[in-house]
Amino acid sequence: MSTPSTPAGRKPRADAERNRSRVLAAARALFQERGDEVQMPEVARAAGVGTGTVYRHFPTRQALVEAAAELRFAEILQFARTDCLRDPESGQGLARYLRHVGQILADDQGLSASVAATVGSSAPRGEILAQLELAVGELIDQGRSARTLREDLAVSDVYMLVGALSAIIRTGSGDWRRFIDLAFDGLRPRTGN
Amino acid sequence: MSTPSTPAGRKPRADAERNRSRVLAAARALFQERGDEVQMPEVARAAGVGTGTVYRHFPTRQALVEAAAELRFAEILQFARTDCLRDPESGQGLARYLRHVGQILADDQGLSASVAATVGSSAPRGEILAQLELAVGELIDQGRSARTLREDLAVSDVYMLVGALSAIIRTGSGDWRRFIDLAFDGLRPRTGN
DNA sequence: ATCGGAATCGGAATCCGGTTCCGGATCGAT
DNA sequence: ATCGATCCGGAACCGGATTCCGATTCCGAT
Repeated sequence: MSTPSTPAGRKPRADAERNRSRVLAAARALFQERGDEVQMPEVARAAGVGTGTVYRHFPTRQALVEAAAELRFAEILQFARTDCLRDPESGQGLARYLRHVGQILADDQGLSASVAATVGSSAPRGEILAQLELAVGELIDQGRSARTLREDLAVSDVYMLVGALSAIIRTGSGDWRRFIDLAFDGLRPRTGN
Repeated sequence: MSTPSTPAGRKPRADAERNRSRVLAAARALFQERGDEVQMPEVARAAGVGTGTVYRHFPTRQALVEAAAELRFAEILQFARTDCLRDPESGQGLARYLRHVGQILADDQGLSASVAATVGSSAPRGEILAQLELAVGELIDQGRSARTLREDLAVSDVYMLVGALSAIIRTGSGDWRRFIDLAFDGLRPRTGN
């Protein structure tokens, strides 16, 4: 999947592996810094390889962007587990999660684009995404138990919100923290319905 | 602004005017049908003109997309006035508005892209956008008076929501009506805090 | 340690789609 | 009907992603 050119079950050559991670590291840094405007030859140069090598490992620009994004998803998963799933009593796990994701998106110019793509597309989700989905499910359950989240909240709802969040952050304008607050409290007056 | 190539205060030639609207009509139809994948030569062909002519009237692809979108904004403004601002008592105007906008976005593949751009960018807003902003402001006031909307809701909040809505619809997946419902009710349980 | 060939590499060439250019056709005031 | 200002069409240009292929490098077998 991630290394689509490896013919079959053959172990990749050592230098190929090395180049792959160099490219990925360079891409990650550049995308974070300048987002979507980064060009393929530029990534190649930064990684110290030719453009052909970049394409050997990532068949398309989009694939490279996604691979770089997956590194971030792994970080987010990590955070969800270590910082949001603790003390289920509070029922604040999902809130912490969304704020953290917002912060990550805001700090990484290139990430929001692929988040939107990932959230929407029905492409076969990778291992990390699947795990993340599980973690979010637990966050929801905790919130329900703690009576801080509505009963009918679903994982897909959170996906939707994250997609929306990334879009808002991408526009640059608007205060994404405000959006999260609105999402929790709703548009109606606080005092009952 | 919309006719940037007209030198100064000189009235455009008749055929030029005709071609302009042909191009716009073709663009509108194609963008609605197939969204962002439509190419400039294709628009030209559909309009029965050369690519040069397209560019004479719309200096850039983006400009054409926006011009096509503005037609839709006008429709939305119309709807806001005739269907949402009626009977302020109900306080349901904003809800009606958002659902209508969602429907329009869902029916027009190309629109959501420019909505995102418009909502975000601080480009000088056109006449229609300004009017729309006013109308939305009134919708908010009505909802506040009717106690169906929170006191601190701002026009910029609604902009943010519309931007989010367009992003969600663009992904194709997910149910945008659900998003609107979530936005109104919030993630917390209905019963009090 | 060396050899042979498969796997990689690098970067020039290709492809694609937006944009620009300019000779020729049209419009419309006189 | 004439003439200059405008406008038209579509070929040429350009930037950036992607493909191709001869040169190079790795690594298992000898």
